[in-house]
Amino acid sequence: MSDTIKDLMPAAAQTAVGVPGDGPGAGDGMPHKQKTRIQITNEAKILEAALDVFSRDGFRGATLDRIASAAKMSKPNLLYYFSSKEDIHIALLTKLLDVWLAPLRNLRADGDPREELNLYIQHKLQMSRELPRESRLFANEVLRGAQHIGPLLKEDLHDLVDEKAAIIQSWIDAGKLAPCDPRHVIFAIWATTQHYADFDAQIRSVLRRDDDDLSHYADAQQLLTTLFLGQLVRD
Amino acid sequence: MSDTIKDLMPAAAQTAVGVPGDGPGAGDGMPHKQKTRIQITNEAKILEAALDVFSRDGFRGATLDRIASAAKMSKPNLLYYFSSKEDIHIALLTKLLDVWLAPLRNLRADGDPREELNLYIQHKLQMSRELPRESRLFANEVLRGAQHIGPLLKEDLHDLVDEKAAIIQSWIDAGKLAPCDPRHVIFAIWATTQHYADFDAQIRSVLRRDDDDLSHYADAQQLLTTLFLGQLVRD
DNA sequence: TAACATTTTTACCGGCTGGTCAAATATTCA
DNA sequence: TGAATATTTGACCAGCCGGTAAAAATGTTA
Repeated sequence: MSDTIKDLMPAAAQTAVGVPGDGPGAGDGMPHKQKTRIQITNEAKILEAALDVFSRDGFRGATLDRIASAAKMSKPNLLYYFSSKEDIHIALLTKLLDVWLAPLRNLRADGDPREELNLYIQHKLQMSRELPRESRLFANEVLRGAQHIGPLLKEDLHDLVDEKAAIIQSWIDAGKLAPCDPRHVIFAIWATTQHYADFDAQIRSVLRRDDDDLSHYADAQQLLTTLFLGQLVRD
Repeated sequence: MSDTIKDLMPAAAQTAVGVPGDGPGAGDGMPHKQKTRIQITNEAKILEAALDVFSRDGFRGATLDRIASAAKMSKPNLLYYFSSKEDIHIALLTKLLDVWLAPLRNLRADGDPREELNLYIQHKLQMSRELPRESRLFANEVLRGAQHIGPLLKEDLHDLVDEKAAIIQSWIDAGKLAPCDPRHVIFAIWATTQHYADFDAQIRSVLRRDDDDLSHYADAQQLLTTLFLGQLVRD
């Protein structure tokens, strides 16, 4: 397994990305000028700060002042790069959606079902462990009804899940998986893995784990393997 | 199966409850006077309205004005019954925690593991379908680090999970379940079932389901049964 | 360096938010 | 009934919030 989750992310997501419509003078329909050095670094600083604040406080709970202060900028300076709080949020979600869905994109039809599912579960769990802020960012957004990325879910996510569900269906048809709705298999993997990031506070309360203790992820991995690839209840 | 989830909830949770410290004149250390009729009905009205607003907007996104208007009261009148926004939130969470944990409390050591787990999963899924606001209320709270019910999780929830994990462990020791951490089994059931309420927007986007369409819960039920009680991957 | 474009700052604003206060009204009960 | 108590209301406030305007400072380039 790779050391960090970054190693298996799409290359495009590892560099600062420009989101159409952002940048100074945002809102006009002008062709894009080349981005300045300062622009690139400051937008990255803002998005990093916004990830921190939005993932902790949610969209409404987050304030521009806090994002600005986390990015070590003045608020008007921040608004020079993104024209509104909503803009930052949408830019952040859009940028990170690719990262978030990368493990599912890696699911291969020609692989062994057991290996492919195991790899997917491993990657998703690894992302919960290493990118908990991203997980909570999406959890907050979806909990609120996905008001900012609704269209992306209805198109991009829908299509991706349909594509990968077809792969799982082919495994079912080949008798390699029990008959069931493949999309719900994907839901179950999302739920069980992301749970460890999103409900971290609850899990730590139940397990009496300190804030920086990640040792329970090994037990989680084992349970999920048993659950999805083995057989939990024995006859 | 019962028609509604209410049928299997603890009796105590089905009536308006008083939370220590609330009520008019809250904050004093005085012994509690008997509650007025008006008091009982208005506190119930407020908590019902608060459930609506908090579960939709989260703690910080919710406003007293909106809760008051949902409860058809003026804001100062609302603050006559609960001394602060935080008070309402804590009262609501405390009141609903019992309801929320009822299915787990019903897990019996002397039952058949298969039947007991199946019943638990069924009840939890039923609660996601019938009490999605409660699910999202807790999801919002835990996502934010459980700032208002941290102590309850660390004591009550911890103890309950320990107790029920011991039951599951006894099934493992008896060779009826694959060896694994029983607390993570509980986490997996929480995650997969609550996912359908908390990530409703995402699921509807992927499945292209209308807002009032609950038909995918049947597929969910089937998948979860296969997952937890059967065997997903076949050799 | 001078002209120009980009970036940053200071000062500010209107609206909303949680919450207070005191007066007005309704209810209870001796 | 009438006094005591419980409830409701309207007016208000200080602070925070997202966002703006314009000038000052900085960087770029011919």
